[in-house]
Amino acid sequence: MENKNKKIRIIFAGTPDFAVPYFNALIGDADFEIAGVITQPDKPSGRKQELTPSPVKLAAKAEDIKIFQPEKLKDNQEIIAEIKKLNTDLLVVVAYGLIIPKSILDLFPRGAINVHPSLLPKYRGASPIQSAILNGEKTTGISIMLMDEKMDHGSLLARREAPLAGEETNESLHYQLAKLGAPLLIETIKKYLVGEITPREQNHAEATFCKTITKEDAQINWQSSAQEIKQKIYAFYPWPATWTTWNGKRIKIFPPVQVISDESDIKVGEIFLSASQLAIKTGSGALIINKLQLEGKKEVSSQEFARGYSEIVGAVLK
RNA sequence: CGCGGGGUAGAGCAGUUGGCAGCUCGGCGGGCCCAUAACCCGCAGGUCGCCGGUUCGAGUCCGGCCCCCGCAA
Repeated sequence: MENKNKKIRIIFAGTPDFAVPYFNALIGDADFEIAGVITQPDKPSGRKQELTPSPVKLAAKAEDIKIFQPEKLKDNQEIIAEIKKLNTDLLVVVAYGLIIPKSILDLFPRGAINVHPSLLPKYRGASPIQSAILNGEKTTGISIMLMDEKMDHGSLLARREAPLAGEETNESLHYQLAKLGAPLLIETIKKYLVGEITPREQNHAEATFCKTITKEDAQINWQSSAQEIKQKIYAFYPWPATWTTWNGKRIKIFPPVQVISDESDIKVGEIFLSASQLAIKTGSGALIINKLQLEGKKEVSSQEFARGYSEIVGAVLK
Protein backbone atom coordinates (compact mmCIF):
# COMPACT_ATOMS: atom_id res chain seq x y z
CA MET A 1 0.00 0.00 0.00
CA GLU A 2 1.32 3.44 -0.84
CA ASN A 3 -0.07 4.99 2.27
CA LYS A 4 0.79 2.86 5.27
CA ASN A 5 -1.49 4.74 7.63
CA LYS A 6 -4.56 4.30 5.52
CA LYS A 7 -6.22 0.96 6.06
CA ILE A 8 -8.71 -0.37 3.56
CA ARG A 9 -12.12 -0.16 5.18
CA ILE A 10 -14.18 -3.24 4.50
CA ILE A 11 -17.67 -4.49 5.13
CA PHE A 12 -17.73 -8.27 5.37
CA ALA A 13 -20.86 -10.19 4.46
CA GLY A 14 -20.99 -13.86 5.37
CA THR A 15 -22.93 -16.36 7.44
CA PRO A 16 -21.79 -19.97 8.00
CA ASP A 17 -18.60 -21.58 9.32
CA PHE A 18 -17.12 -21.53 5.85
CA ALA A 19 -16.91 -17.73 5.95
CA VAL A 20 -15.21 -17.47 9.33
CA PRO A 21 -11.61 -18.24 8.20
CA TYR A 22 -11.95 -15.49 5.59
CA PHE A 23 -13.21 -13.08 8.22
CA ASN A 24 -10.32 -13.99 10.50
CA ALA A 25 -7.78 -13.60 7.71
CA LEU A 26 -8.99 -10.05 7.05
CA ILE A 27 -9.03 -9.21 10.74
CA GLY A 28 -5.49 -10.49 11.07
CA ASP A 29 -4.05 -8.38 8.26
CA ALA A 30 -2.80 -4.92 9.14
CA ASP A 31 -3.78 -3.44 5.77
CA PHE A 32 -7.47 -4.00 6.39
CA GLU A 33 -10.04 -2.83 8.84
CA ILE A 34 -13.45 -4.44 9.03
CA ALA A 35 -15.86 -1.61 9.71
CA GLY A 36 -19.00 -3.70 9.76
CA VAL A 37 -20.39 -7.20 9.24
CA ILE A 38 -23.56 -8.20 7.47
CA THR A 39 -24.87 -11.64 8.32
CA GLN A 40 -28.20 -13.43 8.23
CA PRO A 41 -30.64 -12.95 11.11
CA ASP A 42 -30.51 -15.39 14.02
CA LYS A 43 -32.60 -18.41 13.20
CA PRO A 44 -34.36 -21.05 15.27
CA SER A 45 -32.10 -24.04 15.59
CA GLY A 46 -31.76 -27.25 17.53
CA ARG A 47 -34.40 -29.35 19.28
CA LYS A 48 -35.59 -26.44 21.36
CA GLN A 49 -35.78 -24.16 18.35
CA GLU A 50 -33.73 -21.54 20.11
CA LEU A 51 -32.63 -18.51 18.15
CA THR A 52 -29.03 -19.12 17.21
CA PRO A 53 -26.57 -16.54 15.90
CA SER A 54 -24.57 -17.32 12.76
CA PRO A 55 -20.88 -18.32 13.13
CA VAL A 56 -19.86 -15.08 11.44
CA LYS A 57 -21.93 -13.09 13.91
CA LEU A 58 -20.17 -14.78 16.80
CA ALA A 59 -16.78 -14.06 15.26
CA ALA A 60 -17.69 -10.41 14.70
CA LYS A 61 -19.00 -10.08 18.22
CA ALA A 62 -15.70 -11.34 19.58
CA GLU A 63 -13.95 -8.55 17.67
CA ASP A 64 -16.50 -5.98 18.77
CA ILE A 65 -17.47 -5.11 15.21
CA LYS A 66 -20.78 -3.55 14.25
CA ILE A 67 -23.22 -6.21 13.05
CA PHE A 68 -26.15 -5.89 10.66
CA GLN A 69 -28.71 -8.65 10.24
CA PRO A 70 -31.26 -7.39 7.73
CA GLU A 71 -34.19 -9.67 6.82
CA LYS A 72 -33.88 -8.45 3.25
CA LEU A 73 -31.57 -6.17 1.35
CA LYS A 74 -33.67 -5.14 -1.61
CA ASP A 75 -35.02 -1.59 -1.20
CA ASN A 76 -33.71 -1.54 2.35
CA GLN A 77 -33.01 2.18 2.83
CA GLU A 78 -32.00 1.70 6.41
CA ILE A 79 -29.08 -0.59 5.62
CA ILE A 80 -28.02 1.65 2.75
CA ALA A 81 -27.86 4.61 5.13
CA GLU A 82 -25.87 2.59 7.65
CA ILE A 83 -23.37 1.47 5.04
CA LYS A 84 -22.89 5.04 3.80
CA LYS A 85 -22.26 6.17 7.34
CA LEU A 86 -19.41 3.70 7.75
CA ASN A 87 -17.58 5.25 4.83
CA THR A 88 -16.05 1.99 3.55
CA ASP A 89 -14.00 1.16 0.45
CA LEU A 90 -14.79 -2.44 -0.29
CA LEU A 91 -17.40 -5.14 0.24
CA VAL A 92 -16.18 -8.71 0.73
CA VAL A 93 -18.81 -11.44 0.46
CA VAL A 94 -18.27 -15.07 1.48
CA ALA A 95 -21.27 -17.39 1.65
CA TYR A 96 -23.68 -14.72 2.81
CA GLY A 97 -26.75 -16.53 1.57
CA LEU A 98 -28.81 -13.68 0.15
CA ILE A 99 -28.63 -11.93 -3.21
CA ILE A 100 -27.02 -8.52 -2.80
CA PRO A 101 -28.78 -5.94 -5.00
CA LYS A 102 -26.91 -3.53 -7.24
CA SER A 103 -28.05 -0.57 -5.14
CA ILE A 104 -25.87 -1.89 -2.34
CA LEU A 105 -22.95 -3.07 -4.46
CA ASP A 106 -22.75 0.45 -5.86
CA LEU A 107 -22.09 1.90 -2.42
CA PHE A 108 -18.49 0.68 -2.42
CA PRO A 109 -15.96 2.83 -4.30
CA ARG A 110 -13.52 -0.05 -4.76
CA GLY A 111 -16.23 -2.54 -5.59
CA ALA A 112 -17.44 -5.83 -4.16
CA ILE A 113 -15.43 -9.04 -4.09
CA ASN A 114 -16.87 -12.52 -3.69
CA VAL A 115 -15.28 -15.85 -2.85
CA HIS A 116 -16.92 -18.89 -4.44
CA PRO A 117 -15.76 -22.45 -3.74
CA SER A 118 -15.68 -23.80 -7.29
CA LEU A 119 -13.75 -23.23 -10.49
CA LEU A 120 -16.10 -20.73 -12.08
CA PRO A 121 -17.90 -20.72 -14.42
CA LYS A 122 -18.57 -24.27 -13.22
CA TYR A 123 -20.93 -24.79 -10.29
CA ARG A 124 -22.47 -21.41 -9.90
CA GLY A 125 -25.08 -21.38 -7.15
CA ALA A 126 -25.78 -22.71 -3.71
CA SER A 127 -23.98 -26.04 -3.38
CA PRO A 128 -20.70 -25.97 -5.33
CA ILE A 129 -18.74 -28.07 -2.85
CA GLN A 130 -21.35 -30.79 -2.48
CA SER A 131 -21.92 -30.85 -6.24
CA ALA A 132 -18.24 -31.33 -7.05
CA ILE A 133 -18.10 -34.38 -4.75
CA LEU A 134 -21.47 -35.69 -5.89
CA ASN A 135 -20.35 -35.60 -9.52
CA GLY A 136 -17.02 -37.24 -8.80
CA GLU A 137 -14.94 -34.30 -10.04
CA LYS A 138 -11.17 -34.78 -10.07
CA THR A 139 -10.52 -31.10 -9.45
CA THR A 140 -12.34 -28.21 -7.87
CA GLY A 141 -11.11 -24.99 -6.34
CA ILE A 142 -11.68 -21.44 -5.25
CA SER A 143 -12.66 -18.51 -7.43
CA ILE A 144 -12.47 -14.88 -6.46
CA MET A 145 -14.48 -12.44 -8.53
CA LEU A 146 -15.91 -8.98 -8.70
CA MET A 147 -19.60 -9.06 -8.00
CA ASP A 148 -22.28 -7.96 -10.37
CA GLU A 149 -26.03 -8.23 -10.01
CA LYS A 150 -26.20 -11.78 -11.34
CA MET A 151 -25.29 -14.72 -9.17
CA ASP A 152 -21.65 -15.84 -9.40
CA HIS A 153 -21.45 -14.07 -12.73
CA GLY A 154 -18.80 -11.35 -12.21
CA SER A 155 -15.36 -11.09 -13.73
CA LEU A 156 -12.65 -13.28 -12.25
CA LEU A 157 -9.72 -11.93 -10.28
CA ALA A 158 -8.15 -15.23 -9.28
CA ARG A 159 -8.73 -18.94 -9.27
CA ARG A 160 -6.88 -21.68 -7.46
CA GLU A 161 -7.30 -25.37 -8.11
CA ALA A 162 -7.60 -28.12 -5.53
CA PRO A 163 -7.27 -31.73 -6.66
CA LEU A 164 -9.79 -34.23 -5.31
CA ALA A 165 -8.70 -37.68 -4.19
CA GLY A 166 -12.24 -39.03 -4.07
CA GLU A 167 -12.27 -39.40 -0.29
CA GLU A 168 -13.30 -35.84 0.57
CA THR A 169 -16.53 -35.20 2.40
CA ASN A 170 -18.54 -32.02 2.26
CA GLU A 171 -17.16 -31.22 5.68
CA SER A 172 -13.50 -31.90 4.93
CA LEU A 173 -13.60 -30.13 1.57
CA HIS A 174 -15.23 -27.09 3.13
CA TYR A 175 -12.37 -26.93 5.56
CA GLN A 176 -9.76 -27.56 2.88
CA LEU A 177 -11.13 -24.88 0.56
CA ALA A 178 -11.49 -22.33 3.33
CA LYS A 179 -7.85 -22.87 4.22
CA LEU A 180 -6.81 -22.54 0.59
CA GLY A 181 -8.99 -19.55 -0.13
CA ALA A 182 -8.35 -17.28 2.82
CA PRO A 183 -4.74 -16.41 1.92
CA LEU A 184 -5.74 -16.19 -1.73
CA LEU A 185 -8.41 -13.66 -0.87
CA ILE A 186 -5.96 -11.43 1.00
CA GLU A 187 -3.38 -11.64 -1.75
CA THR A 188 -5.95 -11.01 -4.47
CA ILE A 189 -7.49 -7.98 -2.83
CA LYS A 190 -4.11 -6.38 -2.35
CA LYS A 191 -3.03 -6.98 -5.92
CA TYR A 192 -6.34 -5.86 -7.30
CA LEU A 193 -6.36 -2.61 -5.37
CA VAL A 194 -2.94 -1.63 -6.69
CA GLY A 195 -3.90 -2.52 -10.24
CA GLU A 196 -1.84 -5.68 -10.61
CA ILE A 197 -4.84 -7.77 -11.60
CA THR A 198 -7.00 -7.29 -14.65
CA PRO A 199 -10.45 -8.81 -14.19
CA ARG A 200 -11.23 -11.52 -16.73
CA GLU A 201 -14.80 -12.07 -17.82
CA GLN A 202 -16.10 -15.59 -17.26
CA ASN A 203 -16.89 -17.77 -20.23
CA HIS A 204 -20.63 -17.67 -19.67
CA ALA A 205 -21.35 -20.32 -22.27
CA GLU A 206 -19.64 -22.89 -20.07
CA ALA A 207 -21.50 -21.98 -16.90
CA THR A 208 -23.15 -24.75 -14.90
CA PHE A 209 -25.42 -24.33 -11.91
CA CYS A 210 -26.12 -26.20 -8.69
CA LYS A 211 -29.20 -26.00 -6.52
CA THR A 212 -29.70 -25.89 -2.79
CA ILE A 213 -29.44 -29.37 -1.27
CA THR A 214 -32.60 -30.82 0.23
CA LYS A 215 -33.14 -33.90 2.35
CA GLU A 216 -34.89 -35.62 -0.51
CA ASP A 217 -31.68 -35.31 -2.53
CA ALA A 218 -29.94 -37.33 0.15
CA GLN A 219 -32.06 -40.48 -0.17
CA ILE A 220 -30.24 -43.46 -1.64
CA ASN A 221 -31.49 -45.20 -4.73
CA TRP A 222 -29.85 -48.64 -4.58
CA GLN A 223 -30.28 -49.04 -8.32
CA SER A 224 -27.50 -46.50 -8.74
CA SER A 225 -23.91 -47.70 -8.94
CA ALA A 226 -21.93 -48.21 -5.75
CA GLN A 227 -19.56 -45.44 -6.84
CA GLU A 228 -22.40 -42.95 -7.32
CA ILE A 229 -23.86 -43.83 -3.94
CA LYS A 230 -20.47 -43.40 -2.32
CA GLN A 231 -20.18 -39.92 -3.83
CA LYS A 232 -23.59 -39.06 -2.47
CA ILE A 233 -22.67 -40.28 1.01
CA TYR A 234 -19.51 -38.18 1.01
CA ALA A 235 -21.11 -35.12 -0.59
CA PHE A 236 -23.87 -34.93 2.01
CA TYR A 237 -21.80 -35.57 5.12
CA PRO A 238 -22.48 -34.38 7.72
CA TRP A 239 -25.55 -32.61 6.39
CA PRO A 240 -28.17 -33.57 5.44
CA ALA A 241 -26.67 -37.08 5.70
CA THR A 242 -27.42 -39.71 3.09
CA TRP A 243 -30.14 -42.11 4.15
CA THR A 244 -32.23 -45.12 3.26
CA THR A 245 -35.11 -46.79 5.02
CA TRP A 246 -35.44 -50.16 6.73
CA ASN A 247 -38.61 -51.43 8.45
CA GLY A 248 -40.11 -48.00 8.00
CA LYS A 249 -37.27 -46.32 9.84
CA ARG A 250 -34.61 -44.07 8.49
CA ILE A 251 -30.98 -45.17 8.51
CA LYS A 252 -28.22 -42.69 7.85
CA ILE A 253 -25.02 -43.96 6.30
CA PHE A 254 -21.78 -42.15 6.98
CA PRO A 255 -18.33 -42.12 5.42
CA PRO A 256 -16.15 -43.99 4.97
CA VAL A 257 -17.63 -46.63 2.69
CA GLN A 258 -15.86 -48.96 0.28
CA VAL A 259 -16.92 -49.78 -3.22
CA ILE A 260 -16.30 -53.42 -4.13
CA SER A 261 -17.07 -55.41 -7.22
CA ASP A 262 -19.73 -58.02 -6.68
CA GLU A 263 -20.66 -60.66 -9.22
CA SER A 264 -23.14 -62.53 -7.05
CA ASP A 265 -26.72 -62.64 -8.26
CA ILE A 266 -28.41 -61.45 -5.08
CA LYS A 267 -31.03 -58.74 -5.41
CA VAL A 268 -30.15 -55.08 -5.74
CA GLY A 269 -30.46 -53.53 -2.27
CA GLU A 270 -29.91 -56.84 -0.44
CA ILE A 271 -27.75 -56.69 2.67
CA PHE A 272 -25.02 -59.25 3.29
CA LEU A 273 -22.00 -59.56 5.53
CA SER A 274 -18.49 -58.91 4.32
CA ALA A 275 -15.84 -59.62 6.98
CA SER A 276 -18.53 -59.01 9.64
CA GLN A 277 -19.34 -55.58 8.20
CA LEU A 278 -22.63 -54.82 6.50
CA ALA A 279 -22.49 -54.63 2.73
CA ILE A 280 -25.23 -53.79 0.27
CA LYS A 281 -25.63 -54.85 -3.33
CA THR A 282 -26.22 -51.93 -5.68
CA GLY A 283 -27.10 -51.53 -9.34
CA SER A 284 -23.40 -51.89 -10.07
CA GLY A 285 -21.05 -53.37 -7.50
CA ALA A 286 -21.58 -53.36 -3.76
CA LEU A 287 -20.95 -50.97 -0.93
CA ILE A 288 -19.34 -51.88 2.40
CA ILE A 289 -20.74 -49.80 5.24
CA ASN A 290 -18.56 -48.74 8.17
CA LYS A 291 -20.77 -46.45 10.19
CA LEU A 292 -24.50 -45.95 10.31
CA GLN A 293 -27.22 -44.61 12.52
CA LEU A 294 -30.77 -45.83 12.97
CA GLU A 295 -33.40 -43.20 13.58
CA GLY A 296 -33.51 -42.42 17.31
CA LYS A 297 -30.27 -44.25 18.04
CA LYS A 298 -26.64 -43.31 18.20
CA GLU A 299 -24.14 -43.67 15.43
CA VAL A 300 -22.51 -47.12 15.55
CA SER A 301 -20.12 -49.22 13.50
CA SER A 302 -21.74 -51.65 11.11
CA GLN A 303 -20.30 -54.60 13.09
CA GLU A 304 -22.05 -53.38 16.22
CA PHE A 305 -25.22 -52.75 14.31
CA ALA A 306 -25.19 -56.23 12.81
CA ARG A 307 -24.75 -57.73 16.29
CA GLY A 308 -27.83 -56.03 17.69
CA TYR A 309 -30.01 -56.30 14.59
CA SER A 310 -28.95 -59.58 13.05
CA GLU A 311 -32.21 -59.81 11.13
CA ILE A 312 -31.08 -56.99 8.87
CA VAL A 313 -28.82 -59.40 7.00
CA GLY A 314 -30.77 -60.61 4.00
CA ALA A 315 -33.15 -57.66 4.03
CA VAL A 316 -33.60 -55.87 0.73
CA LEU A 317 -33.50 -52.09 0.73
CA LYS A 318 -35.36 -50.12 -1.88
C1' C B 1 -45.14 -26.27 26.10
C1' G B 2 -43.23 -28.24 18.05
C1' C B 3 -43.41 -34.16 16.86
C1' G B 4 -41.10 -38.85 17.96
C1' G B 5 -37.45 -43.00 19.52
C1' G B 6 -34.25 -44.50 23.46
C1' G B 7 -31.20 -45.33 28.56
C1' U B 8 -30.70 -53.45 30.74
C1' A B 9 -22.82 -56.76 31.47
C1' G B 10 -17.01 -53.49 28.15
C1' A B 11 -20.06 -52.89 22.95
C1' G B 12 -24.70 -53.63 20.16
C1' C B 13 -29.51 -55.47 21.38
C1' A B 14 -33.91 -58.86 23.53
C1' G B 15 -36.87 -59.22 27.82
C1' U B 16 -44.41 -61.81 26.57
C1' U B 17 -50.16 -61.34 30.91
C1' G B 18 -45.52 -58.10 36.92
C1' G B 19 -42.71 -64.15 39.11
C1' C B 20 -34.80 -66.91 39.28
C1' A B 21 -32.00 -60.85 34.09
C1' G B 22 -30.93 -63.08 28.56
C1' C B 23 -28.66 -63.12 23.17
C1' U B 24 -24.56 -61.92 19.90
C1' C B 25 -19.73 -59.84 20.09
C1' G B 26 -15.67 -58.61 23.22
C1' G B 27 -12.61 -60.01 27.91
C1' C B 28 -10.32 -64.03 30.94
C1' G B 29 -9.11 -69.47 31.34
C1' G B 30 -8.81 -74.14 28.91
C1' G B 31 -9.19 -77.39 24.47
C1' C B 32 -8.61 -78.48 19.13
C1' C B 33 -5.23 -77.35 15.11
C1' C B 34 0.80 -76.96 11.12
C1' A B 35 -1.90 -72.48 12.08
C1' U B 36 -5.88 -68.74 12.75
C1' A B 37 -9.70 -63.26 13.37
C1' A B 38 -12.26 -70.14 12.52
C1' C B 39 -14.29 -74.17 15.86
C1' C B 40 -15.40 -76.63 21.01
C1' C B 41 -15.74 -76.26 26.64
C1' G B 42 -15.77 -73.17 30.85
C1' C B 43 -15.43 -68.41 33.80
C1' A B 44 -15.94 -63.45 35.13
C1' G B 45 -18.72 -59.20 34.44
C1' G B 46 -25.60 -55.94 36.17
C1' U B 47 -27.48 -50.41 41.96
C1' C B 48 -31.91 -52.76 34.65
C1' G B 49 -30.41 -43.80 33.99
C1' C B 50 -32.02 -41.24 39.03
C1' C B 51 -35.90 -40.41 42.91
C1' G B 52 -40.51 -41.65 44.86
C1' G B 53 -45.27 -44.63 44.63
C1' U B 54 -48.49 -49.26 43.90
C1' U B 55 -47.59 -54.61 45.06
C1' C B 56 -46.27 -60.54 48.67
C1' G B 57 -43.07 -59.39 44.51
C1' A B 58 -41.29 -54.04 39.63
C1' G B 59 -36.44 -54.08 34.15
C1' U B 60 -41.89 -54.55 33.44
C1' C B 61 -47.35 -50.62 36.24
C1' C B 62 -47.97 -45.07 38.13
C1' G B 63 -45.74 -39.95 39.13
C1' G B 64 -41.47 -36.70 38.91
C1' C B 65 -36.40 -35.69 37.26
C1' C B 66 -31.64 -36.29 34.39
C1' C B 67 -29.23 -37.72 29.90
C1' C B 68 -28.71 -39.47 24.48
C1' C B 69 -30.75 -39.46 19.59
C1' G B 70 -34.15 -38.92 14.96
C1' C B 71 -37.68 -35.39 12.59
C1' A B 72 -38.40 -30.35 12.08
C1' A B 73 -35.31 -25.65 11.45
